[in-house]
Amino acid sequence: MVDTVKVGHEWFWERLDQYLAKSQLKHSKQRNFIIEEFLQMKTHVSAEELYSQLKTMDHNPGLATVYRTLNLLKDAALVDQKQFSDGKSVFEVMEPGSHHDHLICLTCHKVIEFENEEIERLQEQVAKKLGFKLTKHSLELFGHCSDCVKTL
Amino acid sequence: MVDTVKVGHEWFWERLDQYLAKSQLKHSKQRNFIIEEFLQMKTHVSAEELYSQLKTMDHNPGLATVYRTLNLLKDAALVDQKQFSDGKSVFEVMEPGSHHDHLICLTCHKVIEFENEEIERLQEQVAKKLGFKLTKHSLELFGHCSDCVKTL
DNA sequence: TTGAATGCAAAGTTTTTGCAAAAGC
DNA sequence: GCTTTTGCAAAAACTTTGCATTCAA
Repeated sequence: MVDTVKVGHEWFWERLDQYLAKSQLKHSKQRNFIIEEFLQMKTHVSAEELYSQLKTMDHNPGLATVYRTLNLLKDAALVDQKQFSDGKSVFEVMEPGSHHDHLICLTCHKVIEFENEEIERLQEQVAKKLGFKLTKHSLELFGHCSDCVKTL
Repeated sequence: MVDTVKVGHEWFWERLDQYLAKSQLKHSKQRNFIIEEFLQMKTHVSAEELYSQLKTMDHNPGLATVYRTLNLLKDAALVDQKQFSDGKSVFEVMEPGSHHDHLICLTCHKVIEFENEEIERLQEQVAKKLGFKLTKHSLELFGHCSDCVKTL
């Protein structure tokens, strides 16, 4: 059981509990610390960033453990892993029933999330026409944000 | 100068010539062989695949040279590099004025290209609303193709 | 002849794995 | 007590780099 603060992410911990139980896996201190910190950091966190952040705190899990934990969450379908084209991949919480895409500033690397139902609908349409059964998609728009476009 | 077959890709070689001239770079036998083979292979080729293919022929460029050549084409904006989430990245020819997105089968890893102007238009709209000046985008739909969906 | 391209091996990055020790249940 | 998790270091997988040699113009 988890005995630490987890406000706002109850659903996350609940689904994790379910997944661990179903898979006959265990909770652990490190796991919980890593996940707690992950949930509190900005979205789109790389394994390395999460690891560094944890090192500034009392906890010093190995980098391998951070990777293993993130992979566990991925298996549990609780996080999504993305390749924002910069080599290392980032993770983000997958909230049930919600989906968003990303606008990425090529200058300051800021990431803005957006949702557009019309685009989603058209994607389904395209997939259907080509006989695909969609399970997920990934849409990234690259450009320059309003702040950075001035400095060009 | 290039003195080998290059049917259907004249624009590609022309733009390459321009780029090399502008950047004061040179042509070379290896470069030309690599590019020729790249242009004749299926789209979405990884460096490793291209390297293996070349080895089955008379030419044995080093893997590093294949990477260097693909990076050159990327700098020349003649190819696009994509991370299809499977670790290694693939390259594809960027035809001027054309753009397409991808449907990827999670079972057989087949990649199907599609174009949808309506989606492109909506992307522009979203970007504009959020103050972004778009330079490119990447849309991937993941699912199961009509062949594979039967076997599930 | 001079700068660029190549090949090879070594190094770099990001991520995974093996194994003995520690922890969870 | 039996199984999973951890930490560390080693290995993997993909890509880039250094350097001496070869090649292009």
